[in-house]
Amino acid sequence: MARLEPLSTTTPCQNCALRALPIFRCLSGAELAFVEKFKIGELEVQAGSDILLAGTHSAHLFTIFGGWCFRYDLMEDGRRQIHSLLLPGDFIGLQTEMLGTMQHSVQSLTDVRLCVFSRERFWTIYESFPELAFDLTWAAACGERTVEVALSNVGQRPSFERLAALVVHLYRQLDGLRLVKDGTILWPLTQQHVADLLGLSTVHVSRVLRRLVDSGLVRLDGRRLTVVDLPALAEVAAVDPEKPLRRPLI
Amino acid sequence: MARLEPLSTTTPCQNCALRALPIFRCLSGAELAFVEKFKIGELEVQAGSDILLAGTHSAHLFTIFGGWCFRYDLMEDGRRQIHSLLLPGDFIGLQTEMLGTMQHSVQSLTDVRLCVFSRERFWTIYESFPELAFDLTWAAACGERTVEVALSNVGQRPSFERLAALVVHLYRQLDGLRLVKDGTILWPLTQQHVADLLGLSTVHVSRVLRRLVDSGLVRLDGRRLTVVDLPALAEVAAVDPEKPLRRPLI
DNA sequence: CGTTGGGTTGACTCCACTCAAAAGATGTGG
DNA sequence: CCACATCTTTTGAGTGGAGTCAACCCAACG
Repeated sequence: MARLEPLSTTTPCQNCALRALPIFRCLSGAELAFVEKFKIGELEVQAGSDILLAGTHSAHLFTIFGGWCFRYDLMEDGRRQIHSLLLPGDFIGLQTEMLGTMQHSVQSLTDVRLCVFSRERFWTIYESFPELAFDLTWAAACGERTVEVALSNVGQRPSFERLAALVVHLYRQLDGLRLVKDGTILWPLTQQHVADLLGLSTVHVSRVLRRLVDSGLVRLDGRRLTVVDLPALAEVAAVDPEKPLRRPLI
Repeated sequence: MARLEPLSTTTPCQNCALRALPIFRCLSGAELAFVEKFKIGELEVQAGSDILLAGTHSAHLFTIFGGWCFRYDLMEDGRRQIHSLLLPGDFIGLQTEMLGTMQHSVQSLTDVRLCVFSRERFWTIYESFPELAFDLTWAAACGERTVEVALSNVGQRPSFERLAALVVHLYRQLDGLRLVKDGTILWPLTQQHVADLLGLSTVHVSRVLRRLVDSGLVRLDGRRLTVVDLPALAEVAAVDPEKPLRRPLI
């Protein structure tokens, strides 16, 4: 399932294309230099690989450089809840450091390229780089907020709104990452993924997704989704404007 | 609504009754001394007070010393999702520091006593007390996990299981805080609160709660709830053992 | 007392689930 | 390149869980 292939060709953090995006906070020269040393290398994983497993203690920490992942819980009887999608710039594995073992699992949704960080040097962040330590707390707070939004979505909205809200949320995130081209985003999610994200059955997702497409608000061909009318979509989703937050990138 | 009354009588952190509990990590002498200085005073708030409001920037940070609170989101049309209950030892207001403003609100469920901390000195934690900074990230990670569990609960379980899981989770938390007496815990939640926690209607909560009591697994008189058979309740709730995590107390 | 907020109960509706079958897709190996 | 298996999506029919609406009870409280 998991195929982790270390790469020889790595990008220096200074030239990181992600870092240039305005949604990310700038790091000082010293911080950048440290991150550079903190980084072990890069990793390429295939779609559908388990990157971290609940109950285990990961040997590494990661930042997504490219591709999509998702965090999820699995219950004994097989029910799965996806907590959130993880996109480029998202940090993976904090729980390992804090809580001893991962409580949830992380899986890749597309082929993914990860930056890999050393766990041994993790503590030195707190000793020597308070700004970076602050950023780690920041990242955790962002992650928490993401799950809160998902909870409100699943708990309060009917299925049509719920799906619309997912699309709007995703679209906005990808827009900040400059991954929207002409209103079109990548849509690597199977209906099973959507069902487990939203707490619906796959059959119902199929119907609601069709209804959404038939409404003309979005178009869907294969693995690409086009948002035809974002304001209208946000309207039916009943989501607030939600100003994009500048966040740290480690 | 909110009545914040500063108190003259404050307990020194060394003698804090909470700190003696085994679920909390021990602080070093130096750390304790700093927390003591970091602390401004104590605050008593009545049940039903808004402690923090979404969209605002709080002047203070808090730790719950006694009583219950809850975090929640409010949608424009009035729908409310409660993300989690906050119990003694829980930290309130991290989001203010990280994300600029609170994204969710916090309200007291019972009369509550809070330890109040200075926001100005917040940054010195990261500069001077890496262990405490680490603990803040830890607290954020714990908070995230709590919401994840709630999301899995709401997204995957039918109402009866969902309610049972809430009771089990709460019981275990309170047990760690030594707030269980003969299998009995405080139950300050109205059915409206439970509905907004679980994503159900109040009418349905009434019915499911009755079904739970009729099943003999729990008893409920007034504002007290007794768990008659915890293993059986955990069984119907389909929750995993979930070993209690030792966590920091600030 | 009357008022108010919380809880209960019944009747009815409907959203979303289950079960089932079949039609595309996608991929694999012979 | 075809045959076959597997995964994904679609569609229909029937069911049931949870919502809505409404009336009513009860306790707390001014």
